[in-house]
Amino acid sequence: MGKSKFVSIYNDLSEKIHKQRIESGSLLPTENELSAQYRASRETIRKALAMLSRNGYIQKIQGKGSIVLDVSRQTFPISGLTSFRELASHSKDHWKTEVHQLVLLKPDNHLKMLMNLQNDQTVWNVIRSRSVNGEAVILDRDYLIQSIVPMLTADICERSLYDYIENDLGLKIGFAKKEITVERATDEDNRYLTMHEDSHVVVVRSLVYLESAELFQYTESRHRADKFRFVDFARRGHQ
Amino acid sequence: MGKSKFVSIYNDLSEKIHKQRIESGSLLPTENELSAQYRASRETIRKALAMLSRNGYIQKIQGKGSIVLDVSRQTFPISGLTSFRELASHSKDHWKTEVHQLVLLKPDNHLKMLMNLQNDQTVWNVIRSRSVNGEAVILDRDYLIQSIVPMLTADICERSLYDYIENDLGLKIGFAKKEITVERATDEDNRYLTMHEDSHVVVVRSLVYLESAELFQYTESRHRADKFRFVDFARRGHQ
DNA sequence: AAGTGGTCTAGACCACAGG
DNA sequence: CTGTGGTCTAGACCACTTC
Repeated sequence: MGKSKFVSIYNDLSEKIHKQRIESGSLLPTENELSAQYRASRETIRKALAMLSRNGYIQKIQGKGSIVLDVSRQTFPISGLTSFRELASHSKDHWKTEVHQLVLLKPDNHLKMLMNLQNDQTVWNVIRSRSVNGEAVILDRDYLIQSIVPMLTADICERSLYDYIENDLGLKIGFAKKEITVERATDEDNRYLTMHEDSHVVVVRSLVYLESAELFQYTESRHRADKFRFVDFARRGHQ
Repeated sequence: MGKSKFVSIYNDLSEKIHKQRIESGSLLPTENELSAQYRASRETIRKALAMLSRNGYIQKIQGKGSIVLDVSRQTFPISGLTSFRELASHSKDHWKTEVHQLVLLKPDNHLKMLMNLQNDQTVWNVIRSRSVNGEAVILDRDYLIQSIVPMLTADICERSLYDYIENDLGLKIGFAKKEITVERATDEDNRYLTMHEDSHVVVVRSLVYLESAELFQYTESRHRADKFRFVDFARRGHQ
């Protein structure tokens, strides 16, 4: 069970910062102090601090210390790879998922090329809408390779695809490449989404890979433009 | 001047991957081999590999090795904090910056609150448009705290603000918090941008901080929606 | 069983901030 | 000058993949 030590230290410190048990603007204890507190070597402490820094919790300043940043206004999660289910559970609003389609497909040429598929491979096609307060604002179209995800049911898709894939199938999701653009709403958008006078959607296209570096999913997530908001934390340089 | 050793190793390996001198899909040499090749300890090699992994160059698999990912289609840079100048220099297109306004302001209440300004602080307000092939597609509105950036000229703004701030003023940019939304074009957008039938803009609002964790800039970057594209690489989990 | 990456350690030296 | 974070090292043990 136990994660690594530096992850535990990261979790402990990030929780303290979130709950304001450590004030923003103040300095964290020094690395040597933390090293003593957590009974860990300094390099282990530094791994935890590096993770805090990457995720916008602290700013390290050489010769001075680690300043705690104001993390209170940052909508959870800042960026990264998170399922809709995980997102919704952090929100106060009432979200609902509706499954409109769940079929096995022989991929067309475009999808074949995009996902680098062999001739005999079939894919699951799932179409779902996400509603908040009765308004459908997100339309998700997923394509999953059947040789990796053999069986799917409407129930799984309504609940959480990622939860099923990770916990029931035991697959581990590694990374994704995403692209965000703005496009005019299609007939399909108008059919499944509650469109207002606004005729635009934000389209997030993702190729999702397992930890084995194997591609297993392509997703097109279409958001009603007026409901779309993306929050990011970025550091200068390539670290 | 030399950077740290692990950054050199990172630069060397990432360049080799970019130039396809290491084939995508193949395995990197093992950490022990790299350790010998670069005459570095294994932990140092691992810092370089962790950076490659974060930036989407490789996927590490325990017990197996580090797989080189296909990085060829990823528009430079994937995400992060990069100035327009740096972006444009990586592109084949012909970009041009035009400065429309450069004034010192007493901030209004909204800006005061947003930037956490004292009563007597003044800010530079810069309005610039970015054109590609004769079409103005980006409108940037910057607000910079004058106590940090004492003097600005149209020439500097036309060239590169970040270049001036980092190289001439010697300030170091640390991180930024960003928010992306889609909005209807304003009169100002219509005045400065070459708007087509499409009446929407993607608005990227950023608060930019120095390495000292001091806020020094607020920017509103307004992109013609049909020209906006954001590419991202995301890993699962908080590492 | 052998080889891979994942973690942790104790110690060393350097670069920078502040008194 | 002291104390801070930044880097590097050599060695140890563990977890996982592969044969």
